[in-house]
Amino acid sequence: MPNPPTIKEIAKRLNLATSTVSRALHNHPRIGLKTRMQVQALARELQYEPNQTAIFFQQKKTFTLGIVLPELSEAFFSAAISGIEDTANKSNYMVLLGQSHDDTAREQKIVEIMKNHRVDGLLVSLAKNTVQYAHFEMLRKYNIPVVFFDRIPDMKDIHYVASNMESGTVQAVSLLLQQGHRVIGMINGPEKLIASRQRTTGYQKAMQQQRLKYDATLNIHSDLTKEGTRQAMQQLLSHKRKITAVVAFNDYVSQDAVQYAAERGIQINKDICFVSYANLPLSSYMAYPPLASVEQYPYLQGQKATEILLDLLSGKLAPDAYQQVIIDSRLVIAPKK
Amino acid sequence: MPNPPTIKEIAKRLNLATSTVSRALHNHPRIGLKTRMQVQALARELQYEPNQTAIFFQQKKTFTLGIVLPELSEAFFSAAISGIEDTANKSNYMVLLGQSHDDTAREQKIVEIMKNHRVDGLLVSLAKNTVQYAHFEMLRKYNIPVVFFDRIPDMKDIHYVASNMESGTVQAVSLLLQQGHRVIGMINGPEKLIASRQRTTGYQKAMQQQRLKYDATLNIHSDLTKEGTRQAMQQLLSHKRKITAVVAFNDYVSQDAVQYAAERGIQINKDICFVSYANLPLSSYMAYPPLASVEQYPYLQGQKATEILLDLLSGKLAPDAYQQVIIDSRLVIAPKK
DNA sequence: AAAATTTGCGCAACCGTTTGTCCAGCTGTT
DNA sequence: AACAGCTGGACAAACGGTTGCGCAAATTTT
Repeated sequence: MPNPPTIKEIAKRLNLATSTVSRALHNHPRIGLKTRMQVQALARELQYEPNQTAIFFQQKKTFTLGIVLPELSEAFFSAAISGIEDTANKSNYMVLLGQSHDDTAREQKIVEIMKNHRVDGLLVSLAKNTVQYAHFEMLRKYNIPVVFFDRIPDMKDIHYVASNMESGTVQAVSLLLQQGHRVIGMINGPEKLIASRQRTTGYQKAMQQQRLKYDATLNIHSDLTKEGTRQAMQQLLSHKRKITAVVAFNDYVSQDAVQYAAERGIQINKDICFVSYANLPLSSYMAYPPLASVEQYPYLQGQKATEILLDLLSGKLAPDAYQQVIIDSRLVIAPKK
Repeated sequence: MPNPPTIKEIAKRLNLATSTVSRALHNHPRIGLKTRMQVQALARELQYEPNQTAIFFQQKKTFTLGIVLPELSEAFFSAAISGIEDTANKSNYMVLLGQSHDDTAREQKIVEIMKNHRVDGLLVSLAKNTVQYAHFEMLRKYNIPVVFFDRIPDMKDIHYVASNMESGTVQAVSLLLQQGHRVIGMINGPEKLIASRQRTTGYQKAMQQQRLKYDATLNIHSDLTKEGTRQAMQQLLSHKRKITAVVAFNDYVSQDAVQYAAERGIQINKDICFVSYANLPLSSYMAYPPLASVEQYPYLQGQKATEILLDLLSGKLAPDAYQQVIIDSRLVIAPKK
C-alpha cells in the first residue's frame, strides 16, 4: 500500500457512505451496531489512522500550541518549556517551537509563521529588547489567544504568568541586612525591564523596613552581558562606600561577577557575599554558590501559563477574562557547606 | 472581518477564477501582468495570508519536523534542539516537540501523534531503555524519514548523527596514564547503550597503546541515577587496587561521584582525579570541575542531523543512502585554576 | 490571408473529513 | 389500513487551495 487508507477506502469496501463510516468510527448513536462493528473491524485491519491535516483543515483547529522564547539553552527556559510540553501533552496538544534569540525581528517572523500554521494559541516570553507589540496585537484579529510568561510586555489586557521578583528581592536584601550587611550592591538589568524595576522596588522596600536609606548609586543597571557585568562590578568595587554584599540579577551575572571579584583578589563569601536569582541547575555544584538564591519556579510558570491557554481554548475561560498570575519568587538559602 | 480573507474572496471581488488568483499570487507566467498586479494589490490590501492548513492538506506536506528526545532540561539536549531549530528555520521548517522523559511508552505515543500530525520528518534521540523499534520501523511505510542523533538505536539501515565517545575516551584515559595514573576507574552507563560500549573500547585501546592490561572490574556499569552512581563509586573505592582517577559517564554522574567521594573524606583532584564528558554548561563555575572533559558538540549534532533530514526531504539525498555521521568527541582540558 | 502558436484565463476535479438534511423502510398506534 | 414516529443510512456541501486541461483571442509565422 503506497498511501495510507482513508475513510473513503473503507466506505467503498463495505459499500457504505463515507459519512456512515465517519460516524461509525465516532460511535455515533445513529449508526446501527452491526455496521459500526463492521466498520471498526475493517478500520483496525487496514490500520486506518485519520489524516489529521484534513481534520485540522476542516475543523479550523490544529491542537498545536506555539511557543516563542528567547533561548532554549538557558536553563530557565528549558525548564519552562518542559512544563509547557508536559501540560500540553496531557490535553493532547502538541507544541511548536521557536527561538527568538532575543532578536525582535526574528520574534516577529516566528509569530507570523506560527499564525499561518494556525496554531491554536501562543505562549510567549519576549525577546530582551522587544518594545513594540504590533505582532501580538495582530493576533487578536485572528482570535489566537496569547499567554505571556516570565518576560511579559507592558500592555493592557493580556494574559500572563510571571514571577514577582519583588518578594524574593525583599527577602534577599532582608537576609543580608539581618546578617549585618549595610552596604549592599545590586547588579540589576536594563531599566525598561519590569523585572529590573521589581528588583529595585524590592531592594527599596527591604531598606525601608529597617528604616535605612536607599542609595541609588549602589543599584547598577547593566545589559547582562559578561562585559556589562564586569563593568558593573568594577563600579561597585570602586564605590566610595565599601560594599560587603552583592545582589546579582541572575546566576549567570552572579558567576561573572564572582569571577571578576576573585580576579581582583577578593575573598568570596568572606569579603563580599553574593545573593542571586536561580537560573542555573545544580547550583550546589558551583564553586561559589550564592549565599542564597531567589527561586522563580520556571517549570511551574510554564505549566500555569499552559493551563490558562488551554482553558482559554476550551472556553472554560472567556477571552477577555484576563488572567494575570503572579508567582511569588522565594528566597532559598543554600545549605551551609 | 470575522474570518480571514481567502483566495475565493479575492476572486469574487475581481471577477476572476480562483485558479487565476492562485496563479497570480505565485507569479505564474501564464497570468498577464495587469491581472497579476491587480490580484497582488488586492491581496495586500486585504492582508491576505494563505491558509497553511489547507495547503498542508492539499500538498500532503506540513513543513514541520518532529523532535523526540528524552529531556529538555538536560543541557545537552537543549543545546541540540537549539541547533535543530536554527537549522530548520533557515529552510522555513517548523519544529514540533516531544519529550519522552526516558519512557519508552511515551516515546511511542509521541511518535504516533507526530505521525498523525503528518510531520515531514523526525529527529529522534532515544529514551534510555528503548530496545524495541517497531514504532520507528512503522514510519518507513508512511515514508516519514527519521534521523537519529546522539542516542541511536541498534538498527540497520538508518540515518544518524552521533558522537563517537571512543576517540574522546582514548584521549581522556591517555591523559590520565600520561599523568602517571595506573588504576583508573570508570563509571560507565548501561551495557546495552552504544555509548557505553564506545567508552569501554576507548578505555581498552588507551591501555593497549601503553601495553597495559585492561581490568574489567574497574569498569562499572551503572544506571546513571544518583543512587546508581553512588553505588558504583562505592565499588570503585572498595576495589582491591587503589584507584587514583575516575572517568565518569557524564558531568551529572561525575558530580554525584565527586559528592560521594567528598563525603568519604577523599580529596578531590588530589587523592582522586576526575575526567568526565561535557553535558553541563559553565563547568568552569563548578566547585570541582573535572580535570578534563570530553566535548560532544550537541549544537553541531543537532545541526548536522537536521541538515541530513532536510536533504532527505528535498530529495537531495536518496532515502536509502543511509547517512551515518560520526562526530568525533574531543578531550578539552580544563584551564588550570 | 490562412495556419500555427502563444497568451490569458476559466472550469472542474481533488485532497480527507465532518455534518446538516433527506429518505426509505420498519414498527407501532388507533 | 392509514398515518405518525423511529431507525439506519445515503447524499452532498463545505473547508481553502492547487493544477491539468480546454478554449478563445491575440499574436506570430509562412
